[in-house]
Amino acid sequence: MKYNEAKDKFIQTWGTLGSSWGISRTMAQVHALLLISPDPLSAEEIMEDLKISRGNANMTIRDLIDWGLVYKELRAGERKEYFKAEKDIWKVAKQIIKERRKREIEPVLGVLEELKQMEGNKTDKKHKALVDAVTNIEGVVEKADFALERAIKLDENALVGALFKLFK
Amino acid sequence: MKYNEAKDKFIQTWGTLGSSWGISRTMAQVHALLLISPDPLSAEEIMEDLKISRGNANMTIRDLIDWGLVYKELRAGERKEYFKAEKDIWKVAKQIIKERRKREIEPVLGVLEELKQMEGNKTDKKHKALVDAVTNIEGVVEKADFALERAIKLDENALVGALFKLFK
DNA sequence: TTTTATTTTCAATTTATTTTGAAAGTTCAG
DNA sequence: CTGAACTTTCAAAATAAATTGAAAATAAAA
Repeated sequence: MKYNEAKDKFIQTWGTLGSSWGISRTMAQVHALLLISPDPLSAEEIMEDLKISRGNANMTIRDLIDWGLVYKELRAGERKEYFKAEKDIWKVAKQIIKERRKREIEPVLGVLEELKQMEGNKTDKKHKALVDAVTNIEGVVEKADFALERAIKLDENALVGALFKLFK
Repeated sequence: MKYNEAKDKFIQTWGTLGSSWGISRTMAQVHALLLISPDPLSAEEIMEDLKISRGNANMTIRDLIDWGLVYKELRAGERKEYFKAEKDIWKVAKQIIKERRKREIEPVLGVLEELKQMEGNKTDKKHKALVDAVTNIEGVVEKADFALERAIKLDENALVGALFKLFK
């Protein structure tokens, strides 16, 4: 496989993965393109490379910036804007999880809290089943939060360990 | 809030969450309905409750069964099939992760392996950036796998601990 | 075997999402 | 100011995804 085929395959694979996880295919593709670009790209270059319209490129880049995955870079004496992606995939993963939690999970947790306050006979089978499901879901969110924290700590410790080895 | 409002809100909230994670809104709603049903439901009941067609109900239920989230129940002397959901949300979460890994992540890992074999000058900036991104992604998948394993073990240990306390 | 209850399939339709592109907006140099 | 270089917006169009419903298939009962 030549570089260009590999590049296209990477972009298309990332796009498919994104779209199966509820991220627009184009957004994932722009992200993929920036991930493998050694240098920042302009909107023009992104449009041309992925064959998308200016409007689409603009909106997609804005979304990626809002998600904290892409940075804008201005060059002295140039009006055009350039964009580069965060290349550390572990940081990217943490950032995506953080954003998805905030945007998609937290509003649900709010609703679940309300639901638990529902009036009515707490010993009714249906009433109880709903409260049980809600409580159970909240518990799993806690477990997931804890697992993430542990994974982050483990990574930080590994980093400290590696640095320590270097300087010992 | 009355039970029926709470029920509807739960179903609609779960549907919205599912659809933002790339699961069809209806599939998530059927799942939600079964999660809070104390007793198994027939296709008829699901259709009526969620106001969906027979075809849609049938396909959605089949998908949920394929995902390992819903079980079919046959009753002696009755032709109709009934469906019930796995109620333990931690099991549900593990099952969803397992399925998504198999269906969506593993094929990507296969492609990434191929991409690393790409021919060409390994010192070329663009070539190197692609290989770096791929390697980096593979590393994060490993971290995620490990974090999940640790979370599962932690949960199992907590269970053993609780049982031990009971019988000590 | 025939009838009846039930499930499954899938082409056609509907609905939701994404994309385009041209006009409006912005910003800065001259 | 004015115009050139660029970015942003958003209604309309295109595309993709979900849904329907009726016909076909299946399977138990008569």
